[in-house]
Amino acid sequence: MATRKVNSTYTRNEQSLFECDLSYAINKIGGRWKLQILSMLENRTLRFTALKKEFAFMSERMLTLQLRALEQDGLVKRTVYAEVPPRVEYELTNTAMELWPILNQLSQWGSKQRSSHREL
Amino acid sequence: MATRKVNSTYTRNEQSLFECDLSYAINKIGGRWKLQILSMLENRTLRFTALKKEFAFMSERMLTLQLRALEQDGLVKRTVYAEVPPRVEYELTNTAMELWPILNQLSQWGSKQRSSHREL
DNA sequence: GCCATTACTTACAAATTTGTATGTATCCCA
DNA sequence: TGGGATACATACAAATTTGTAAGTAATGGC
Repeated sequence: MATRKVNSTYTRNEQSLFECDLSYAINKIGGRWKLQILSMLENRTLRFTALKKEFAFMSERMLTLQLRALEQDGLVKRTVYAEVPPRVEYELTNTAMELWPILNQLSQWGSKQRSSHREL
Repeated sequence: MATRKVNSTYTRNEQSLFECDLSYAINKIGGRWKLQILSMLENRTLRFTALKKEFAFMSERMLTLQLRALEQDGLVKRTVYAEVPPRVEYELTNTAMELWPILNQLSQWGSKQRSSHREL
């Protein structure tokens, strides 16, 4: 989530990953809190403070980083209002909304898998 | 991928994640090489050495760890033949196969998203 | 007895991600 | 003049993940 060395084996390996559309997709939504954030923004626009309140368990830093990543990836739209104190609003893009039907299926798979595969 | 401290904030936070079926699902397939491995095993059974050859870029250690995780999660079936030298074969479980239609959609989303959102 | 093969395991280091705490800029209000 | 609110940014440490290199057990063949 921070800047990376450019030539480590780790990074080089990741290059090949990006050649696969599936891995590409998973990477966009696989961040630690990204799904939570996307869920929270479903059907509404929230400002930074509101998100912060909802996600009290998440550090402010992580919230910022994840939001930035989602913005970069075109899943979240960020709007800054030139006021004081500042106001910044976040909402989903169409691209992100297209994910829902797919994620719902994945969620159902998860639920089914979970109940049939208790690991306790 | 190794043993974890049990009471760090990081781990505590993760607990809440597991309460969500979607995050649960993403976690099962989100490992660094898991999708590659699952893809490789689609419609065939391979032994360890074969996988190792296919994934020359992946360290043997990681291959083992990812396979173990997939096995734990009920996505891959591991069969050991009591021979010498040993023979171990890996194949997908039904649960894993049920993922394909979903992953295909995700892949398509990725592809579309990618072409419309060039980051170079 | 010695070597090769297979499927790992282990120890340790390097890279990356996340958490914690503190700081910043702006302007309004008392 | 001194807060207070908002949306971050930054420094540093802790946790986690991944990579690298070397070792292991069993047995058949030379």
